[in-house]
Amino acid sequence: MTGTIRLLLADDQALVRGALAALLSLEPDLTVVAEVSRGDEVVPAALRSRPDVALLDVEMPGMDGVAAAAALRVALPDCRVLVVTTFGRPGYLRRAMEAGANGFVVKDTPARQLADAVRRVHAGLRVVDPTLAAETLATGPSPLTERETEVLRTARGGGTVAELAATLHLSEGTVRNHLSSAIGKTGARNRADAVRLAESHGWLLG
Amino acid sequence: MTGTIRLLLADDQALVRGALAALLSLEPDLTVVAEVSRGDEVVPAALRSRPDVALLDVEMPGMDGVAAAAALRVALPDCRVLVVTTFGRPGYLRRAMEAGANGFVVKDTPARQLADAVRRVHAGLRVVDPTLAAETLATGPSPLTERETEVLRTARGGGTVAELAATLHLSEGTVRNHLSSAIGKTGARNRADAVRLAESHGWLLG
DNA sequence: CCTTACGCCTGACAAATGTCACGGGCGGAG
DNA sequence: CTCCGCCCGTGACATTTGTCAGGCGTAAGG
Repeated sequence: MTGTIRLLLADDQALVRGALAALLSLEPDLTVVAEVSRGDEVVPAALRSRPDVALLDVEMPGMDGVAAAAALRVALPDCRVLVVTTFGRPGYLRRAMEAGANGFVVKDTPARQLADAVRRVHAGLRVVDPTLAAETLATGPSPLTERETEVLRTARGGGTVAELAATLHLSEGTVRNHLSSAIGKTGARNRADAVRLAESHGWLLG
Repeated sequence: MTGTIRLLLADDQALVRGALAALLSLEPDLTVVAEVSRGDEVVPAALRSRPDVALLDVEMPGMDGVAAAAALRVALPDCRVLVVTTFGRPGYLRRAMEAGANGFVVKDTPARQLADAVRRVHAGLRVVDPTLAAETLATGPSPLTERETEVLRTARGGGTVAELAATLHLSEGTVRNHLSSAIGKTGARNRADAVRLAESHGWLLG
């Protein structure tokens, strides 16, 4: 007899977190042993509560779910990780898998399937939305340079080139070159468009 | 004896919807009688299932939750409406109340309070996050003209002025004037910044 | 070793953007 | 009726943005 599967839930929205706890607690073989609202609380809570599976949201304050997954693999190698996210962005899936996640589920999936996904992950299987997997393969990895990504990430705030240059400690010309390159690589028409596209692909994590 | 409170759930994320159903079904006096994933399915489903309270998300395909709330007030005047949303945007709260919603809850609130919010709304009370209410009063209504709002909304896509003018059937100069005016009113530095700010205030609904 | 890619910078150019002043038409409030 | 605000448009202007061609240094791989 294997006993119950112990779960850790990480999601910044308390209502969703609580609701997921209620949903999963309906299953006799699942027990929620910890809930956290921030990415940087995942590892400490896990060390305390020793979960078998951690369900991590990607968008969280403190530390994103992908980074938390990586940290968790180091701190508790036996703990499986199932990433549960709002946005089915190819880059998220790729990064999550590279970080050692065992499964990736978007919040669009029917509620009934979540418990099964947890069990599969606990059993050592990988769980991935096939549609999203295909899209990820098709999209390929981010074509953006680290610097380009950083510039684009900073440009999300909506500042001028001068401001970007100031916060990044770069020349204005350099910023514009990185932006131009990013615009070209993403196929965007604008800086704003490039930000939009890169974000929708999940290339702006970090 | 009043019997159980019949609920309709509307949220585009199936997992969240199902989880909320599980959470609320734990309460003996609450019953989920309908679930929909689109705004334009709210009224038809409500006509079929006759709920006492409808929990509506704001961001939904087909029709946003605020519009659905307004439609619901016409179709089923006795049905109470509790808006449950991810984003605590002042404009959302304002618009929801104007549309006749009886309560407004953000998904940050603790899960335990949701059932109580439902009961309060069902009892005829208004439920509003006090912090968000204060912020809404402080922010005031949208200073943007209908046209300015529309231009800004179209500008979210990240197109050029020529494209905006084409889709809006306006002169390029007019588009730029509206944008300039919107930038001034929002205190933004950019068109992109104006879009960001207006959206964060909840001024771009529709 | 040589090539390649990246980061950083310069300078210059065309295009897009943001601002301003102005005018006409329309509808509502005083 | 007259004012006012909004909508639509024009034209002109300064600024910002996007693009291109180059140059220099460094690190990684053939």
